Amino acid sequence: MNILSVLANGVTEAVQSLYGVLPDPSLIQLQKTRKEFKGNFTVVVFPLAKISKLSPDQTGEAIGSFLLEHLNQVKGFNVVKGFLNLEIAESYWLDFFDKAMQDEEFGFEKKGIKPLVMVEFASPNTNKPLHLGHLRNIFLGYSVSKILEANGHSVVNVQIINDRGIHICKSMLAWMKMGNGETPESSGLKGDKLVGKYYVEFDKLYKEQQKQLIDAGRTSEEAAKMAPVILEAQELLIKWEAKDPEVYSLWEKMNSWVYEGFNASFEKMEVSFDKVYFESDTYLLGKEEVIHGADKGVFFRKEDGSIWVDLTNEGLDQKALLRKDGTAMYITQDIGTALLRFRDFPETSYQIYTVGNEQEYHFKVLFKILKKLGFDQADKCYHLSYGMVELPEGKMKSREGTVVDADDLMLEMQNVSREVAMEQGKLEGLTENEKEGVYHYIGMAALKYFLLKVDPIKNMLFNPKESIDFAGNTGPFILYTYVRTRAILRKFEENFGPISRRVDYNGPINEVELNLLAKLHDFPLVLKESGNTYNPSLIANYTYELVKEFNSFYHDFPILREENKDLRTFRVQLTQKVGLVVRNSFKLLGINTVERM
RNA sequence: GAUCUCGUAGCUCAGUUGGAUAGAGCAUCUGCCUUCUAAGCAGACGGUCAGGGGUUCGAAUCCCUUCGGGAUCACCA
Repeated sequence: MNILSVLANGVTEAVQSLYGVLPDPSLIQLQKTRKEFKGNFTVVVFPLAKISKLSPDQTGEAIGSFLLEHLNQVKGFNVVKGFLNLEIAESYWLDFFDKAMQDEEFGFEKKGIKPLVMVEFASPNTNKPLHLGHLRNIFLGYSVSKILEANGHSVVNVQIINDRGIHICKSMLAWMKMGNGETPESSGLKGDKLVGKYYVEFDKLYKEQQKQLIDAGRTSEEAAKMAPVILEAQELLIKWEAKDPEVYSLWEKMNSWVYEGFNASFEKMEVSFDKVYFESDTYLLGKEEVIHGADKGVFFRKEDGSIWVDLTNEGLDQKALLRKDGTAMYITQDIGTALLRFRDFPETSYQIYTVGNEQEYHFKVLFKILKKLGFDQADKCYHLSYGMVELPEGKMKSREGTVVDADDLMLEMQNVSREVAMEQGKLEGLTENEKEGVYHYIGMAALKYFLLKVDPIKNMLFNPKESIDFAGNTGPFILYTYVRTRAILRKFEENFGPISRRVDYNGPINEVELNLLAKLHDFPLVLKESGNTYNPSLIANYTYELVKEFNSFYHDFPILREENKDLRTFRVQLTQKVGLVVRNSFKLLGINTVERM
C-alpha cells in the first residue's frame, strides 16, 4: 500500500480512537513536508482540531503520538503551528527502493489494461510548410500519447491532413502559371517548401491584382472577390471536385511532394502515426451525414438550400454545415472524419484532438453536433487545447514572413548544439556521423523540452534572437545529468561487475539520499497526474527537480570513490534508478537520450 | 458588445484538491575543476502574486469587481 494511504488510514484511526468521531476523508490533508522542517510528510491539523475541540498543537501532538505508537513506518514527529510533521523510517524508504529497483517499468502501468485512446495531432494543411506552432502541437500530442500509454492505455496516433480546398488550388494555380515544370528534384527544394513557395507566389499575384482593381475604383471587398486569379482558383476547385483528370493528377502530384517533405520533417521530429486521414476521403462522408441529418430533422434547411444546425438551446449559435451550393465546409469534413474514426476504431474510449485554442468554439460545436446525430462517442471526445507560441513582436503571421520554419529551427538547434559540444570537446573517439547524431539529439532535446515544459494552456514566448538555452532548466541540462549517471555506471561495471537489483543496504541514509528516494517515490504519482490532465509539463518539471537533486548529491558525496562497499553499491543503485527514471520521463516527452555529450 | 482564457522577480516559467517565511532558470555579482563529465555545484541580489473587495483559523489558488494581454463569436480554414 502507498505510504500516503497508510498515513491517511492511521490519522483516521487516531481521530476515531482519540475523539470518537470518524473524520470525513476530505479532512485528512497530507502533503510533503517543506524543506525547512524536519520530517517527510505533514498532516494539516486545523480541520481535525475542529473535531477534537482542542488547540491545533495539542491535537497534533496527540495524533502524532498515536501514529508513532501504531505505525512502524513512522519513526518520529514534531508539531509546528498546527502542522504535524512525520518522519518516516529508513526501512520504509529502503524497502520502497528495493521494490523499485526490481521493477524495470517502475511507475508505468501495464500496457493495454485500459481502453483504447485515439490521439490526433499535427494535422497540417498541404499548402504551407510546418512551423513552430506545429512543433508545439506535434510534440504535445505525441507526448500525451506516450503518457497515456504509460498509464496503461492502448493508443493510436492519427492525423487528419487538410489536403483539399481552395488553399491547395492556389498553389496549384501559381505552379501552372509560373512553375515551368519545377519539381523538388529539379529545384533541390523540399516538396512542402516548393508547394509553399507557390502559395506565396499566388498571394503576391492576388494582392497585385486587388491593388489594380482598387486603383480602378473598386472597394477592397469587391477587389478581393473579383481578382482574376481567385476566380481561376475557384474554378480549379470546382474542376477538382468533378475529378477533372488533369487537375486531379496535378493535385495528386503536388500533394505527394508535400507528404514527402512532411515525412522528412516528422522523421527529424522522431514522431510517428498509426493512421493518417485525408480530408479528401472524409468530406463526402460528412456531406452525406449532414444531408441525412437534415432529412431526419436533426438539422434544418434554409430557403436557399443551405443546411444549418440550431444550437441556441445549448447556449451556442446557429451554425452552417453545408453551403447553399452544396459544397462542404471545414466542419462538414470534421463530421465525416469523426464518423470514419468511429467506424475504424469502434473500441475507442476517448478521442483526443490536439488543436490550438483558437478553435475551442469549433470543437464545442462539433461535439454537440455529433451528439445530436446520435453518436454516444461524442461524450468521449476531448479537445486538447493549447496556447499560441508568440514572438516578441506578437503572433506569427505567414503573410508578414514572421513564421519560424520548423525545419530551419531544428537545424539551427543542431548547429548550436554542435558549437557548444565543440567547445566542450568531450566527444573524442566518436565518428563524425555519431557526433552529428549526438548534436541532433541534444538539439531536439533542447527544442522539445523548451516547448513542453510550459503548461499547454498558456501562450508562450519564443525569442529567436536569444535562441534556446542549453543551461539551467533545459533539455540539455537534464541530458547532461543523465550522461553523468551513465558514465558512473559504465565505470562501476568495469570495476565491480553488474549492478545488483536487490537493495541489501541497511542504512544509514543521509538527507540528500533521502530526498532522492522521496523524489523517485513521487514519479508514479506525477505520471498518473499528467495522464489525467493531459499535461506533459508536469513530467518535464518533475524530471528537472529530480535531476537537480541528483546533481547536488553527485557534487557532495562520493559514489564510485566511496570506500564502504555496501554504501557504494547503494549509491550506484540510486544513480542507476535516477538515470532510468530520467530516460523514461524523457521518452514520455518524446525525447531521446544520449550516452555521451 | 458577448463568451472563454491568461496576468507571479528585469526576462522566461513552476507553484498538486485553499495551508507554514511564494520557488526555479536566465541576466548581474561572488566562490568551487591535479579527485566519478564545471552543459555542473554553492551563495548574493531580486516580489504590493495586476488593483480593490469578499469567504476562511488560513487565499497566488475560491467568489465578486476594475484594469491589462490573447482568443473566439463567418455559407474562411
